[in-house]
Amino acid sequence: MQERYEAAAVERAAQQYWQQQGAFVARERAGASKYYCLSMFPYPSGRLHMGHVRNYTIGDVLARFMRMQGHNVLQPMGWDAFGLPAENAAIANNRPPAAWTRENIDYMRGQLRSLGLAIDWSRELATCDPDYYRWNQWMFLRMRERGLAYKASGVVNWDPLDQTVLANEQVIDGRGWRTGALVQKREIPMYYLRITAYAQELLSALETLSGWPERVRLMQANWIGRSEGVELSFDYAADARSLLARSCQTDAPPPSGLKVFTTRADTLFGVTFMAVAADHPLAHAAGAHDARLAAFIDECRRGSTMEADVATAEKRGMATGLHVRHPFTGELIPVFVANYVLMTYGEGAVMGVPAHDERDFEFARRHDIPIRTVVLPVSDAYQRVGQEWHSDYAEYGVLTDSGPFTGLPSAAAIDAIAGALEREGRGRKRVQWRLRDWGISRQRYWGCPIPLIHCERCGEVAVPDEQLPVVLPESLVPDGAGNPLARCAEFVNCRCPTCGGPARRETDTMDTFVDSSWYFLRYASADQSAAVVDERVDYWLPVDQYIGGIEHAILHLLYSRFWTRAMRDLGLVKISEPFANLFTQGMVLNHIWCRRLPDGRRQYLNPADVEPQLDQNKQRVGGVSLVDHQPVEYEGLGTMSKSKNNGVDPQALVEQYGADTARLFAMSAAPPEQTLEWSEEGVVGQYRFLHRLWKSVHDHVSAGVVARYGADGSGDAGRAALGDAARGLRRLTHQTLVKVTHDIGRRRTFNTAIAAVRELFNAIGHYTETDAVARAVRQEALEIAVISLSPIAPHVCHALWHELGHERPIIDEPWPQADAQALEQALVELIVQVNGKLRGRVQLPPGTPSNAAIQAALADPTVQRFIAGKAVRKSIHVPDKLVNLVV
RNA sequence: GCGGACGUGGCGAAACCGGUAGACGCAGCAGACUUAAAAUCUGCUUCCUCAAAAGGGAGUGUGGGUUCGAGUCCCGCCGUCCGCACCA
Repeated sequence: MQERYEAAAVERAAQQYWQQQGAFVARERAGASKYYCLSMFPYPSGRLHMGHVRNYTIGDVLARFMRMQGHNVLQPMGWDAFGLPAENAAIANNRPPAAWTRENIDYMRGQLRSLGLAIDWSRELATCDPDYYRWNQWMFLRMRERGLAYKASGVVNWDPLDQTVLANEQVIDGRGWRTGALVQKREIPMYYLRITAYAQELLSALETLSGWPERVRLMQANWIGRSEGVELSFDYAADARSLLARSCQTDAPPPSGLKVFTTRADTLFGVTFMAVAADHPLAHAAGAHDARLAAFIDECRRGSTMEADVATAEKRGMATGLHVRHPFTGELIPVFVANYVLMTYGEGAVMGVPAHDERDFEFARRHDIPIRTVVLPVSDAYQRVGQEWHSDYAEYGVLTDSGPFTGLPSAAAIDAIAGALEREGRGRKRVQWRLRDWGISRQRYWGCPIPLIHCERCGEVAVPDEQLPVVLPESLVPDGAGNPLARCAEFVNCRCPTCGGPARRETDTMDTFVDSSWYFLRYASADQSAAVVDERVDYWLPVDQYIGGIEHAILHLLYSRFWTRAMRDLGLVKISEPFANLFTQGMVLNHIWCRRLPDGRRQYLNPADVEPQLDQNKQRVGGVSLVDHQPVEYEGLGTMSKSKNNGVDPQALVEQYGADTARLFAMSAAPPEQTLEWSEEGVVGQYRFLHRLWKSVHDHVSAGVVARYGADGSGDAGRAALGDAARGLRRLTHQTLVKVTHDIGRRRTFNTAIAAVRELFNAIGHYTETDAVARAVRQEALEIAVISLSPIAPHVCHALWHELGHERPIIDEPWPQADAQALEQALVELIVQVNGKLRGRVQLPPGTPSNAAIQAALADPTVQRFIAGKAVRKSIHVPDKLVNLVV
C-alpha cells in the first residue's frame, strides 16, 4: 500500500472502476425495493458552482447509502438546457445558442463525473433535444384537446427599441437591460395552461405531503391562495349606464352592474364608496371623457412595479363622477379609481367599507368619505370606529345598522346576505383563488416551439402528432432584436395540415418551466421513442427523494405537481404526487469584499485575493488586497454570486484537494438544510483528515492483513475476551455505526455523522495495543469508519476498503448491523445533581434500581459536601442517567 | 403589513424525547521533531474569580413563567434571515 494519500490517482482509479463495471446503471427489478433519488438538474451555464457541488453530493450520499442498505437505486442526471442565458451568450459571441449549450453540457458532464457521483448516465437527457421536447409538444396538444391549454391575451414587457419582449429579469428599474429604453406593457395573444382547474386538488393534497418541509407546503398554500367569499353586483346608476351605453363599441350589451368579490359580505351595509382598478373597463370608459382622470389612470399604470413600494404606497384615487346603487338600500354610492385595487385579482373592483378594512379606512380618510360602523365586536372593546385605525375594527362581530340583518353574528350574516343576493340573482357565494393560469408563451428563440400552425382559412390548427416534433432550427443567432425564429422563413412558412394551403407556423416557444415539469418522469423510460413514458414509470415513480434549492419551492414544484396530474388524467401515469420526499438544501455563502470607485460604483474583489484585518474581537473590519496592497471594505457574508465576485470554483478545489475533500467539506461544515459558509481552512482540515485516515490504514495493514474482530474466520483473535481498552473501542465502533446510520438514514445530518466518524478515528489513534486481538479490534474499527464514510467520500473509501483486504468493492458491501453485545456496558455513569446542579458522578451496573442508585449518589464525597447539614426533601432517579437530590 | 425560520465560545457548529452546554472542526497557544521553517505529532483552549493546585461562580439575544431540573416547553420584548406582499 502506498504510504501517502494521493487524491487524484485514487479518484481516477475508483471512477474508472465504477465506469467499467457499469456500477450505477439502474435496472427495474421486480420485488426489489426501489429508491429513486433525484437532484434538481442543472442549467448548463458553463461551469459548476459550489451550490451544485452541495446539491449533488447530498443526493449522492443518500443514493450510495440506500444502495448499501439494499435498495435498488436510480440516480439520473440531465440538463435544463433551454433558456435565456444561452441567447445572451449567443448575442455576445455571435454564435448559435445550441453550440454554446452543448459545449457547456460536455464540459459540465466532465465536472460532474470528476465528483464521483453514482449516476446512471445511460438515462441522461437534455431538454433541448428534439427527442425530449417533442413530448412537451405532444402533451401540449393533448391538454389543448381537453381545454387545459387555451389562448388568451396577456400582458408582456415590451422593449420599444429592440422591438422585443423582455423577461421579467431583463427589466431593470423599468428599463430594458440592453437598450435602457422605458419598458412598455403590451397585450398580445398567449397560450395558457389551466392550472387553476387543479387549484383545489393542489391545495388539498399538500396535507398528504408529509415528506415535504412544512415551509414549502405553506409557501405553496399561500401561493394558491384560497379565499371563500361572495361575488355580488352593484347596479349602475343612470350616470354610469348612459356613459357605458355611449362608449360601448361591441354588440354585447353593457354590463348592468359593477361586480365585486368580498370575503366580508357581513359589512355590506357599511359600503360608502366603490373602487376600481386603473385598468378596469369602467375606469377606461370614464377616462375617455375626463382628461384629469385619464392622466391619473395613466400615472397609476406607470407607477413603480416594485412590490415593496406598491404595498406601502399611498392610497391614492380619483372620483369618476359615476355611481352605483346599494343592492339592499338602493343608496347611491360613488365610484373611484384607486391605485390599491388590483385588476388581476377578483373582479378588479372592490366595495369600500372604511369602518372595517384598513385600506378602505385610509382611502376614506384621504378623500373625506363617510365611515359607517356596521359590525360591533362581541367584546365591548369599542362601540364606533374612531379617528385612528385599529386592527380590532376588522374583527368579526355582530351586525348593527344593517337592515334586516342587524343583530346577526358575522358568519350567519354572510350566509343570510349571500342567500338574499342569490335569490335576487345579484350574487352568490364563491371561492376566489390567488393562483392564476400559467402563461407559457415566450417570444423567444431558444425554447421548445409551440406546435401550432396559423392558416388564413382554417385558423389555428394543431400540428398532427405524426409531424412531431416541430424541430427548432439550431443554426440561428439572435441579435437581441425580436425573435429570430419569426424571421426564419424555412421555419415559419409551412402548409396547413387541414387544407394544405400556405400557412404560418407559431413562433412563440414554451416557458422553460414546462421542460422541467416532467423530466423526472422521462428518466424512467429515457430510451422510449414511441411514447412520452412507458410502464417503467410505474416502477420508479414517485421520486423517493428530491433534492434542490429552496428557490424552487413554489414555481417548479407546483408546475410539476400540476403536470403530473395532467398526465395522470390522460392515463399516462398512476401517481398524483411526483415527489414523495423533498429536501431543500441551504445556500453556499462567502465573504464579500468591495471597493468604491471614484465614479461611485463598487468593485468586488474575490475573497481569495484579500487579506482580512480583524479587530480586537476578531471580527472582520476591513482588508487589504493581495494584488495591489490597497485597502478593501468588508460587506459581510452573502450567497456566492458572479455579481459579488465571491464564488469559489469547484474545479480548482477538486484539482487541488480532490473530490472527496470537496464533498467532505460540503457535508461537514453545516447541516445540509442550513446555509454553508465557505472556509478555505475548513477544506484544508478535511483534506488533513483524509491524509491521516489513509496513513492510519497504511500503518495498520503494513503489519499484515487480519480479519476483523468477530468476523467469520477471524480465528482465536477474533473471539478472545477483551480488556477494558479493547472493549471501549469496540463499543465506540458500534455506537458510531448506530449514530451514522441514524444521522444519514433518518436525520439527514451528515455533519454530525462525519463528526462521529472523526471521534471514532481519534479513539483508534489513542488505542495503542498491538497484539493479535488488538489488531482484530482495530481492523473492525477501521472497517466501520471506512464504511461509514464511504457514501460521503467514496473514492478514498473504495481504495481503503481494498487495502483492508477486501476483494468485493465497498459499494456492493451491505451496510453493517451494529453488534448488540459490543454495545453492552458493565457499568454506566450516572450524573448526580444537587438542586439541579451537577455535583458528582457514580459508576453503577445498568438497571440499578432507584433505591440503590440514590444510596450510591448520597455516598459520593462531593455530593456529601453539598448536602451536609441539609435534609434531602426529594430525590429523582432517571434510570442509568441521573440522580437529582433536592435539599 | 402577513406568514415562516432562527438567535449557543474568536469562528463554523453539537447537544436527536426536558436531564453532564460547547461534541467535531477551524483559528489560537504551548510542547515534540528539525540547524531552521513548513509539514506532522502531542497537549491546552466558554468566561470570570482565587490560583501552586484543588476548588468556586457565571453562562445558550432579553425579561418573566412552568419544572426536582430549561439552550430545549409557555408568554412578552429585541434582533437577524427567508417567503408573500394593497389578494378585497
